[in-house]
Amino acid sequence: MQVNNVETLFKKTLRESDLSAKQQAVLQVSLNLFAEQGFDRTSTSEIAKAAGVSEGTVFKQFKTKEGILKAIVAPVLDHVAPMVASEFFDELKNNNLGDLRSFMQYAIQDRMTFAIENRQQIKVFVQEVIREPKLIVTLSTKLQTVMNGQIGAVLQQFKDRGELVDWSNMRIIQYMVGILGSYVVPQVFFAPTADFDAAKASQEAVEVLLHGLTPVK
Amino acid sequence: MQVNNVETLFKKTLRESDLSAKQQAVLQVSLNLFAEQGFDRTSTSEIAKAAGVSEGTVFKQFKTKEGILKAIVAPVLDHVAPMVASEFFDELKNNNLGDLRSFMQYAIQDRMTFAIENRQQIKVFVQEVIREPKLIVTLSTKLQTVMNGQIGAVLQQFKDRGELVDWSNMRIIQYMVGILGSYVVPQVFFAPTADFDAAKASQEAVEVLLHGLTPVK
Amino acid sequence: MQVNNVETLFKKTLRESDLSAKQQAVLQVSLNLFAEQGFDRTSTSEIAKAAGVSEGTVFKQFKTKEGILKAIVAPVLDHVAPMVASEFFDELKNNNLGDLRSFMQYAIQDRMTFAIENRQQIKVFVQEVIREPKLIVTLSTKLQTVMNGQIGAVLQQFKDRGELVDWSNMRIIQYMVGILGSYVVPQVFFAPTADFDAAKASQEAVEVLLHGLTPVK
Amino acid sequence: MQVNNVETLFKKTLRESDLSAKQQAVLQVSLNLFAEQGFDRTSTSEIAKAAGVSEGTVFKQFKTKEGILKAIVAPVLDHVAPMVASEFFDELKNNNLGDLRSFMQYAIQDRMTFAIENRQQIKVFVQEVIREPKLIVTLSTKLQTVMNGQIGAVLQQFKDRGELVDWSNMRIIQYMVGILGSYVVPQVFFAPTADFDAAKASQEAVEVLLHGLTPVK
DNA sequence: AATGAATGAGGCTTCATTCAT
DNA sequence: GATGAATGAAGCCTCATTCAT
Repeated sequence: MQVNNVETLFKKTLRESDLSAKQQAVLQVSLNLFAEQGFDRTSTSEIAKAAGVSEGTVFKQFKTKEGILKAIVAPVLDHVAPMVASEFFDELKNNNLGDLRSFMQYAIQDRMTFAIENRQQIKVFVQEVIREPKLIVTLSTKLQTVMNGQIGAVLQQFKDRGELVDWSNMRIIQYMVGILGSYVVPQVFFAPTADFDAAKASQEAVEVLLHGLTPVK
Repeated sequence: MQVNNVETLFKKTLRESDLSAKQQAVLQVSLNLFAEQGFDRTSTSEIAKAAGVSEGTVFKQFKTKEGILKAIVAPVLDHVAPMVASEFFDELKNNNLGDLRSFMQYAIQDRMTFAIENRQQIKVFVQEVIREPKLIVTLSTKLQTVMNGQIGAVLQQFKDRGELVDWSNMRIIQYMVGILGSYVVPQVFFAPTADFDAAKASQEAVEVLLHGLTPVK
Repeated sequence: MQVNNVETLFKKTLRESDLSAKQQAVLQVSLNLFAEQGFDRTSTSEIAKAAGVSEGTVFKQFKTKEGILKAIVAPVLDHVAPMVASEFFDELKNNNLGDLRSFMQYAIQDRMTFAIENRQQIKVFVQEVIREPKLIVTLSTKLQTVMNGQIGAVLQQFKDRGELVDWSNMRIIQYMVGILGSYVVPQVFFAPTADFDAAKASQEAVEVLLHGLTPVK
Repeated sequence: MQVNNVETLFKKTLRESDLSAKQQAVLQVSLNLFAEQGFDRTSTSEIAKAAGVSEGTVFKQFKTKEGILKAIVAPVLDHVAPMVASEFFDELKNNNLGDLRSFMQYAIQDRMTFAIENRQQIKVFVQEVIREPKLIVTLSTKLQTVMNGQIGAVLQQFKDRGELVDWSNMRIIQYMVGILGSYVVPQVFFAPTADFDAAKASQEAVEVLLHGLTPVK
């Protein structure tokens, strides 16, 4: 299992942008500072200092503090998120996951690890989405596509074999996300406990999920 | 089903405090303003104006802006939350919910409605908990007590009758919260859709829950 | 001839306002600084320092830098200008100016001295009017009233006696202002020469005016 | 009557300078921007954008923002103004204006139209002169020369014929400028009314002037 | 207890200017 | 000659907090 790292992918995306090295630094440190302290509690002078850049430079490119946030969110939505998604689906395919249990096992542990390892970045995004509900539209469109496409095919296959209840994909995924969330949200948003055992947690989550998603004959 | 209203209970608690009418007003409008705009984006002068009070008055009692927040959070934790909890359990008892389905039906719809109706207040609290992780300790202690006490008894009863899987209470509740969350979180934190149908959503959630929590013969 | 002093009248008006001593100081020094350096070249920190006040104080009351300017212009328009006008007309009456020459002599020298002595303040106003053409409306309304009222009566009297050409008051006054301006504008806006001789200049202006305003028999 | 256009003459002067096309563009748009918004309210980046030029280019040649202004004012004073003056005098001569009335008629209407049509440019200059009183010296020297030269001759001719009062040229011109100003200043600096009728205004001004400048027999 | 004027630190942003390419 | 990223000083303004009344 090779979990993707948002920060790395973000840096890669930046490198391919036409931003100067300094501007890239601004976005990089901003992402981290916003994650640590929140958008409102991070000052632009703090960003400038952390990026080793004058305060003027911060505004030359991004115009406003809001602009910095948008310059982070946009490429993540446009480039990083698709990369994360496709990597995830490729892994699913390449690991030849024959039965529902193997599938769940892999998917849940992978995504759980992903969430834990990228919790800082996830925090920034969730906070931004709360602040700017318009993003929901973009996000849910993307999600819809993915669900009807790649995931849909996989789930259908299990439904056909009678391993998976015959609910709508939307409902099944909401179910999986709900359970995953019950393990992940406390770690990401509240108390990140050092001794969190992703393997054990995901095993437990999978058990619950299989119990709930197996058709009653 | 008579869902409790946090704002009303909060006001009631304030009235029983030894705060002057003006100080009470400060806390009341602060709760609303924090919910609408967030703590950082709400200024003390805004609070003063909305409360019909001078700026000095705001600080006379609460010393700092943080102090206002604490003066809101504390009574909620100490009085409102317990009231909400005990009202909830009383209802559960009084409605004589014989089987697991009835119990789930009632509990889920009740809490879902509660979350939707008090979403502003819930937002303040969740945001505050994210900001100040120390609160987690207090909260989880309280939760632990409740779970081992009142809820524990109810769940045990269903387990004994073979209607409920024999998992730990903690796990069952996490499961329920996860499912509930998958319906409620989007409504509370992201896009509060006007046409959200709590009755239908809770019915669906209950179905999922029963499917997953019924022991496999 | 007792020429009125705008700065003094402005201070008096301020004293009767409900502004605190510090706020009054802000307006007073602002008037002077704006006159000396212009609105754009005067910084708010400069104003604060000159008024012996913190920068916050400046904004507490006047909200914006523009607000300071408006807080100066408004009372001048509403109180100082009317006082200046009525003092001027009272003097005209009390000096019992029988013939046109005496009238002109008095009026021109009085207004010329007024302009020279208050040139700083006049500069602020003219600049402000150029910046904010809306003020023109207010000003011209006031002017219209005065012209049709007090001045009109005086001029009519000279017309009746055949001492003054039978032109419209508007035209006569424009004429007088034009001539006066040709002496005063250079002094007020360009090069205030120390050796400007108001007595001589006004005498010359009067001569020109009489020449041009006496009916050709 | 073919009134000269300052902007056109300025462009022509620029074309004959050794400035590159881009540098010329900088000066051209600066003149317009300064006129519209004033020197202080126009930023160098605004100039660069409007001129379709990089910010560096603006400073490469003109060193400072002040430098841009000087690079505008100097050629106007050295080339445009003389061209305007000589064109004006040529017209006066070529139109064979026999009597004082014809002369006045032509001169006043011509200059009034000139002022109205070039009001933007005049504003820049007047504002600059207010800002930088040193220019007055240069200007008044030039003016002196012109007055004692070309205009002096013309006026003398009318004096000789007894059509014009025997005042000093300076005084007569100040008189004419005063009257002209009373019509032109409101249009240029305050409220440029669309329905301003230059023909009618100049006729009225001439009437006043003749009345005042004709010797009393 | 309540007021509201006053504070000054700090926030975001603009701007003229420089300099490596 | 031209570019445009980078600078950092300074500008306007906000804010939490204090204090005399």
